This record gives sequence, C-alpha cells and structure tokens, in this order.
Amino acid sequence: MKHESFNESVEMYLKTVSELAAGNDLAPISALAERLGVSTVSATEMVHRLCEKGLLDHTPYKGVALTEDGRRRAQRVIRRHRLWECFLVDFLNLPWEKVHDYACRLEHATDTAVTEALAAFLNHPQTCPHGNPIPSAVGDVAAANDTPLGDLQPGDHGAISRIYPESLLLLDYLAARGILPGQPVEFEEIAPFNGPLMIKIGGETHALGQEIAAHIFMELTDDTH
Amino acid sequence: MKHESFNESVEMYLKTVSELAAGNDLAPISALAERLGVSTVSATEMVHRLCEKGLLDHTPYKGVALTEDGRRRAQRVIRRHRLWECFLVDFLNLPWEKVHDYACRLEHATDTAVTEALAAFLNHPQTCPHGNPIPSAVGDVAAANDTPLGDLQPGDHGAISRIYPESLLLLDYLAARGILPGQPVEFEEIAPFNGPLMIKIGGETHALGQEIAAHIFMELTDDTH
DNA sequence: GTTTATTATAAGGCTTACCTAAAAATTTAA
DNA sequence: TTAAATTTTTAGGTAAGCCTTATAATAAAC
Repeated sequence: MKHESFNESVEMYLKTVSELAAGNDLAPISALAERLGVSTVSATEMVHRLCEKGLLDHTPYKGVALTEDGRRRAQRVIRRHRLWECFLVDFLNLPWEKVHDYACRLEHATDTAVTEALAAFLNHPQTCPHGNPIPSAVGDVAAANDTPLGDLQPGDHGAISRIYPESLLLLDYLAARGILPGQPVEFEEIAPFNGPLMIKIGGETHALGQEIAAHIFMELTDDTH
Repeated sequence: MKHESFNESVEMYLKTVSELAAGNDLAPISALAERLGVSTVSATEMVHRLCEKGLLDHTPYKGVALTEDGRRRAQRVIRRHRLWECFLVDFLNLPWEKVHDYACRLEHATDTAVTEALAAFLNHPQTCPHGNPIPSAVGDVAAANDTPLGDLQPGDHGAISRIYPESLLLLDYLAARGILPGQPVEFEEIAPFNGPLMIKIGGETHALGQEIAAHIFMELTDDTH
C-alpha cells in the first residue's frame, strides 16, 4: 500500500511548470500555486522539495524552471496524457472537450509498458485531439511553429492548430462554438482599449477575449506568393 | 489538488474484503492487513473509518463484511479493473499475466463515463482474461458455478474457468505452465499427507500445491449421461 | 530613495495513512 | 478452566501535502 500520491503531486507540479514556462522563461510560484489551486506557501514548500530532487531550478523572486530531468519527466506524463486523449476520442467516442479531464486522471496511473503499447495501438499519433504535439517516449517534442490568435494582424488568415494550455472550462466554451483545430481562421479586427478580437472562424465571426485568444494557436497561411 | 488517494485506499480495502469474503463469510482483519501489506493496527483503524462511512460491518474478533453500499462500490471498482484487463490483453496485446497489475493502477483513475464507453467499445465482455465475471454497471455479478481444483475427486474432469483471486506471482507461475482458462483438466490423484495435487492440464501433468489449487477454478463436465 | 507590491520564510496546525510497542480483551485449545 | 493464541485498543510517532497568519526580504514603481 505504498503511497503513489507523492508521484501524482510531483507529476502535476512538473506538468504545470512545463505549461507555464512554455516560452522558456521562468514560471512564477504564484502562477504555479494558482493553477494548482494551492496556497503560495504550499507551492513554495513543494518547489523546494522538487529542487532537492533535482527536478526544478528555483531562482528566488523570479520563478522556477524544469531541470533536464524534470523536463523529461514532465514530457513523459504529457505523452501519456495525450495518448489517452487520442484513445478516448477516437475509440471511445467521448466528447472532445471532456477527455482532457479524464486523461488527467489516467496519466498518473499508466505504466510505461501500457503507454508504449497504447502508442503502437494508436499508430503513434503526432498530436492530441486538441492539436498539441505528443512527446516521444524519451521526452522529445517537436517545436511548434504557430502563433496565438492574440498576436495576429487584421487580414491574417490560416487555420487553428491547437488549444494550449487546455482546461475544461475553455474547451467547453470552444466546443460549443465549433472553435476546433483545423477550422479556417480570418482575423478581422481588434476592438479598441484592449477589447475582444473579432475573428471569423469556420464562416462565423466570434468576439474573443484576449485571455481566450492567448490559448488558441493558428498556423498562418503564407500569402507572400 | 484535492487528494484522490483517500479514494484509492478505500477502494483497495473494499476490493480486498470482497475477495476475502467471497464465500459470504467474514474477512478477518489480519488477513486484510496481510493482503494489503499493512500492519493489523493500521487495518483496524481503516476498518473503523470505513464502518463509520457505512461501507463495512465489523464483528469484533470475527472479521469484516461489506455493507450493501460497500459491496456495490467494490463491484464498480472490480468492473473497471476487469474491463481494463480485457482492453490491455485484446487490443494492446500486453501479456495475460501482467495486465492484472496494470489494471490495478488504472482502476482508481477511471471516470464512470470512461468505464461505460470502454465497456461499449469492448462489446460488453462477460469475463476478464483470467475468467472472472465482470460486474454490471450497477454492481451485480453473475454467481459462479465452478469448483476450486482443491475440491476435486480423482477422475473428475472439465476445463479451467477462472483464476481467483489474482496476483502477479500466481499468474506468472500459471502463464509459464500454460495453465489458463479454457484448458481441459483431468484430476489424477492427490498425494498423501496434504501433498500436491496431480492434475493433467492440456495434456501435461502438473503437481500443484494446495494453496495454488485453491486459486484455480474449473467447470466440471457432467458425466452422468 | 522611499513606498508599494510581490515573494519568501517562519511558526504552528490539520488530515490521511501508515508505523512500533505495549496492554487489554476475547476466543480457542489443551 | 487455565493457558495459549488471536484480536483489539491505547499511546506515541512519521511523512506528505495541504492550511492560515505573520514577518522578512527583495523588486518595481513613483
């Protein structure tokens, strides 16, 4: 009956740091704590433990980063997570917007042998149903070459590539509006005073808040013919 | 970050009681503790907690039994466990003797929606790869109509129906010898002084200790034609 | 260069699920 | 029916992962 829940917490912290420090910068502990639903004091404690284990680097007053060990460990969790998402959508026909949460539980309870057998069964998919790349078994990920909707200029167009980071609330919102990877996108305008972005997605125009727009990535169609 | 590990412990206790009290009698706390790899003091503590929650009934100095609530809860865990075993063997091609352990982890991390979608995907199988019946979604199980090898008389024959309860050590042992559900069985003799049982399984004769024989069930072929 | 805001640490506590050691209660067996 | 074995309870402890409150350190803004 040895406790596996330590593992689970570790994995959640590493995964979250990986998301927050996606742009190679440091993840502030406050942001970590908020995303994990934990007090900053608790997060600080845990960060110390993970530093001692050599999984995180903490620069006081700046934030935390994954060590190489931590990075690999996080990517392996993310691999399990995204493989399960593929299975849940493609074979169990579960809703696109729900599988993220289901996979969040399974990812901590999946042996390596199961992970790799699952990858083979699924034919080694490259992305999860939300468009995010699936790391390799040793923790390598393809670098993304896309842009968050928030960074677009009027007239830009292309197609949605991925939703990142994912959360049930966000995915529910997007699913209800048909805002999914693959949908064609045309940027129309941004309302003044940091207002919502007016974006045509799959024929319909949506007013998206900046925060949501930061979670939607697209691949630009190159118009410089 | 609310802890799900309480759930996990509860589920392990309920599952184990369900196994130990299979013959409708009481499961001694000492047996519970041993199977869970925990001190009797710890097991007693936990049993008290589960009694307060209305999941167990404890008769002091006798043992524990599942309440109706506890029984249903245990069966639901067992359902998830056995469905995963089917998937792991039939679709991921993982070894028959290993999937029990893999499923032991997954069973605590599987939402009801995933369980039922999995059942549908698998076409609602009736038994796990080790021959044990899969409880219904509401926790009903078909009563088994088979006999442990230990109870046989010389001359009896039939086919292996299931291995129960399962454990990695036992399954490894049986897999190495081709002792699997479906194999034809012929009882030859029992060595004196509680010696091993000599049993012909799939053409070869095996000397099985009584403890192992108690875990192997068979369906007798009725010879009273 | 202060003030203000953020970040970190310190102190004390809680719960779950474990542990050991020792004493008390009950059952079983001689 | 007394002794032996088992079961339960009591007492005191540990570690992980949380919590709140309060103080100290640093960074950023004015």
